Amino acid sequence: MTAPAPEFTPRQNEVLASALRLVVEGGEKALTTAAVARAANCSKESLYRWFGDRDGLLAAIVAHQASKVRVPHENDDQLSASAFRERLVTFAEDLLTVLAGDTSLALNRLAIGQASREGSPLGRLLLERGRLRIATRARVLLEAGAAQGHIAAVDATEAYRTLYGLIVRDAHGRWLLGQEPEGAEADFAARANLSVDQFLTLFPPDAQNTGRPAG
Amino acid sequence: MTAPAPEFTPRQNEVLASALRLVVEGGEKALTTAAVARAANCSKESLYRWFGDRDGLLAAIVAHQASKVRVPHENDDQLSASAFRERLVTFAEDLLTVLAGDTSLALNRLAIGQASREGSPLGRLLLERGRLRIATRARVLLEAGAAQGHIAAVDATEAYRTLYGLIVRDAHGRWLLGQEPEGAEADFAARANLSVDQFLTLFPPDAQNTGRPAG
DNA sequence: TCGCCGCCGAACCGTACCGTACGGTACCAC
DNA sequence: GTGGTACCGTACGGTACGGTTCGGCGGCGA
Repeated sequence: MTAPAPEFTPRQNEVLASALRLVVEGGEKALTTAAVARAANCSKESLYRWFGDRDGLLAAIVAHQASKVRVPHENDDQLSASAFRERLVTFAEDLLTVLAGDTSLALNRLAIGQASREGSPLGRLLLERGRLRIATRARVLLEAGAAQGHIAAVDATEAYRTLYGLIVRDAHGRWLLGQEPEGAEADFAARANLSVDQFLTLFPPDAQNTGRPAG
Repeated sequence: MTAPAPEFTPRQNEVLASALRLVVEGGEKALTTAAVARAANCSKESLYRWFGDRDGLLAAIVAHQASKVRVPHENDDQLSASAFRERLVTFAEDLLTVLAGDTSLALNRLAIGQASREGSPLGRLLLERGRLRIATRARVLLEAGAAQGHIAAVDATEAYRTLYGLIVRDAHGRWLLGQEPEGAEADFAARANLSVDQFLTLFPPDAQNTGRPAG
């Protein structure tokens, strides 16, 4: 692999952080080049020299935030069944916390709002640098669990998507539309526990199938 | 209830259909008042007289489309287990078909892109007139199934959300970001069958719990 | 000390779009 | 015929924003 990817200078990262704050607070409409320059105490000239374009600035914001996504590169071998389950619960809770966060919601709204354009580079960026990383983290965990006989996952991707559905359900969609997490839905720990229980019910260690009852 | 809700005159519905086509094809950016007037062969003056405002036009588009959502008001009593299961599969396939459709994606993108504003009236509109209706349709079905002992659903809303998660998983989010359904994911019938199987596994008729294994 | 470079702040330009105003037309009531 | 209403098409004002240009300033090497 290459060096730890400077990608942007410290000053540029500073500007991108300011821009991110703007878009988190006011949505895309608030992200004018003049506003970014004012908030970051820099000139529009520098913005255009560094990022080339408004779209380039948007892409840089997404890339900047994605670069902060760190996968806890932990050792998944030699896990007991209970430790494996605990890892799944932690993943579930982390996932809900991230998806409900202001930053994630703002960037997803930004990319989705622009996804009508052909190509939709922002959406692709978010998929590849955000969701894909999270999915990969979960998949290696699931594959390790399957290798050690804790679950019967024939296809890690399929299993991951089921896990995701049980954890998130329709909550992300509602949050994206402006609904706030309320009541029991805000208890991410409880939700994480329940969804992992359901997942382990669907993929029991001894079964050969993928949750489909025999018959 | 009131009369079948004229809500808009035929001419206005015609204009709204044109506007909907515009937003489906080109996203929100393509939906300028001038473009709507040109596409619908009407004057901007009429647009503003009828809908008051550009935001009013957006809301009218959503309301117009939502009014076309028809819940098949069918009789859910006296269903055999297999007929109940068939109803669930039909619901699942309908849900996937709707969510993957151009119109649904365009309107969801529109509302999500505007959801940063406080209040987010479009998001609320979509939640109340779109998702809530679909959820209600599923809930009455699930309650009927529970009453007849086909599933063990203590809370219809909880059960519905689990069903939704098993059906949709992370597909809707990926579609919203511009990814196309491809491969096995495009086979909605197969997906519907699998997810209903999983749902029935989690909510078996004889069990008393909500999918959590005893212990 | 001098010139070069990167950057800031501000002014500027062209354009796109919202909202309104106005002239012209078809239709209806009387 | 006459007035009224609803509508179309277009032109216009005002504004906001993306992108460019310019003057000035501090730092830095020679």
